[in-house]
Amino acid sequence: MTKQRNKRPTIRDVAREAGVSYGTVSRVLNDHPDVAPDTRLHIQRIMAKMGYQRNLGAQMLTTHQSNIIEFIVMDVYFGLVLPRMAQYINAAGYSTLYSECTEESFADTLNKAAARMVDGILLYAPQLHIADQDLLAMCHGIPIVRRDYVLDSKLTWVGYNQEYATRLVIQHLLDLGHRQIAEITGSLDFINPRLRHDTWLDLLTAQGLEPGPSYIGDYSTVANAIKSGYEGVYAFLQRGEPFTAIMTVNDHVAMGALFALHEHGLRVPDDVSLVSFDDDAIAPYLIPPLTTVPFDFDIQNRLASQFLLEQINDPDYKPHQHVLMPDLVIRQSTRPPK
Amino acid sequence: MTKQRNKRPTIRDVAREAGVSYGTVSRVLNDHPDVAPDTRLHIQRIMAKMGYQRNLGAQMLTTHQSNIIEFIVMDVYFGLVLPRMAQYINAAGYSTLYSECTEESFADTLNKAAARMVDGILLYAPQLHIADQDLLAMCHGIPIVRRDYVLDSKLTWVGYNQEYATRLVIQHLLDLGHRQIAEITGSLDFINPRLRHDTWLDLLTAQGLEPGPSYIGDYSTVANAIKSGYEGVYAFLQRGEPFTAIMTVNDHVAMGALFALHEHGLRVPDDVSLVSFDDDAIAPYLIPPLTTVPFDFDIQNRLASQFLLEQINDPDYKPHQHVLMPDLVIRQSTRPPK
DNA sequence: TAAAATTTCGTGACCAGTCACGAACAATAT
DNA sequence: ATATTGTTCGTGACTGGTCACGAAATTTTA
Repeated sequence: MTKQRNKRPTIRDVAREAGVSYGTVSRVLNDHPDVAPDTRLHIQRIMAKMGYQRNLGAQMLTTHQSNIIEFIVMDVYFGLVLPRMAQYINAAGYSTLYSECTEESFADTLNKAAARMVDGILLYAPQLHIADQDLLAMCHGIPIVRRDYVLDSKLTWVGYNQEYATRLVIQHLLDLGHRQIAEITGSLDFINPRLRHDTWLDLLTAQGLEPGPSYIGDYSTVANAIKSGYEGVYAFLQRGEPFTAIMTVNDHVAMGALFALHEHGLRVPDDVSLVSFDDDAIAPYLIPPLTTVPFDFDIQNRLASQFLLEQINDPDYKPHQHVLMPDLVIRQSTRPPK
Repeated sequence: MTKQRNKRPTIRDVAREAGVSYGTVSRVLNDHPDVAPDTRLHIQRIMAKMGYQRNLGAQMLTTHQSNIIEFIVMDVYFGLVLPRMAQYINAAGYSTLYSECTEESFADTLNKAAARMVDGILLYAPQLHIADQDLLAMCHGIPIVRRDYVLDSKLTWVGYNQEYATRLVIQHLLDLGHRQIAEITGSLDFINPRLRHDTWLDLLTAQGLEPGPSYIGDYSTVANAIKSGYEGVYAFLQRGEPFTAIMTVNDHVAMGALFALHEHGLRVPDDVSLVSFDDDAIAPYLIPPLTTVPFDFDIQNRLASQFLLEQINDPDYKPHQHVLMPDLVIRQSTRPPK
């Protein structure tokens, strides 16, 4: 009784067909030089003819690597970050595993990554505060790169200088003559909101100004971000807190704020100036187009994946931090106060 | 000379430590009933103590499955689709592999999926026209579910009825009194634009109306979508084609159109009515809030992953097509023409 | 022409699990 | 007390690759 399942050909099937030993087939599979050019060609032809595909389970078992890079996202569900990241990973011949986790499930996620023999980890976790050695210990030796601005880490990361970005925004508003500058931001447990909030505070108090009202929302999803912007403005108005300009944590928050201002008959930029961060695709198409600080996600993704690949291939890779400096794109949402 | 690498404990290490055979350990690992309750507990304790994690490569090799579900996206880079999908996949104990591909690389992607012994495939490929048996042949027996409205397929898919959705939109505009209804859509090779375009055409000609101008853009990314809406309106105005209402293929296209109309001093809905599809988070926060047909991505993702899991676990699963019927959400972007 | 060096390839051990088979022992039925 | 049944567990074969070692064949050198 023969097994009639449509089994895939193995390395030994190919060897038999080609009249060589399985070792030789393994060699052509791994581009090992110890094989004569014409036998290599012959075997490659046979493999193509039989539709041979290497069994990745077996390969994992012996080599302890999986040709997978895992992209772990924590506490944030933008989605948009992934597609380009995946392109860079796949272009390098790896597959992309995507995981979301919370602070509690983080250790499990990393354990599973180790069990999967993942070759590298890209981490996007703007809320995660962790000592380098703790993170390394959890990673089981898997190379890791953070796609974040992580001031206190000596591991490899890529991110925009948040203090500098905030300074651009605040200075622009001050130059225009604004003295009551509000902010609508996210949880101060997140790195970026925290850094921007602190910078905002520092710059204004350095000018002898009272920091304008501050609203802490949630920008972990697009829908929440818009809602936070909307509710932030409502909170300011309800509490009667004066402001002539608002700095929002991203463009979608600005969109919500814009809508709320409009509902109250406040015009941007005539009555209120609005500045945000990211320069998402929507920013130039809001009415009025948004003054914002472009954070190029694509560049960050490209650099992060590039550094990770270098780290994977170079056994004595030296971690380094790549700080990007943003510009300010001035559009029509800012103007001197009346 | 002992190997001092920090090797992970194997099933046999656990067995030795627990004083049983490796077969027994394998049994507790797989919840096999043939093991006494107290030995099971004992072994579980040992495993926890040693930090044992099953080697997934070895498991793949013998079981021919990987506990991975692959989400393949083709020709489209929304990104937003993924996060929720991943949650459902992960909640079922699978890892999520994310791949993007084009029509050319599709076969390779599926071959690689087979080599990875992926347990199931979720396919989001609104542009892919392929006969069921061809698709099945490419899948190497891996269960597959499409997250799409694929009229001519008897395989499993989930999607909103596009003709019905279009009818809602057009009927709404007709009821308001519009007679010159334009459309800004995407490539007619895509299933949804094609079906909507045809329905738009049919309904208007059935009313004895001349179909309004049509612009074919590209909504494969958010940025392109907005730009297409913008350029569509410009094209209409430049060519002097009259219209009192526009049906756009999604909310971001509508956003671009809104911006272009505003630039030309045309007010929505006073001068032009605007309707779109999706009800993305931005739709209620545009000015004016957008009348649109909500396509609940979350439901589609949940159903698609649910059907896939059923198909994976049930050997004689019968494929079926799940058609969702949308509503129309009327906001402030539509009004009778002047 | 023989010795040495190089190229090319076969062999076997190994990776860490799974699973069918049957043995040992205890529990129940006759 | 013996036969039968059921529970629990050990054993060995197997999955499909990788890699080090050494043998044969071929080329280069003395």
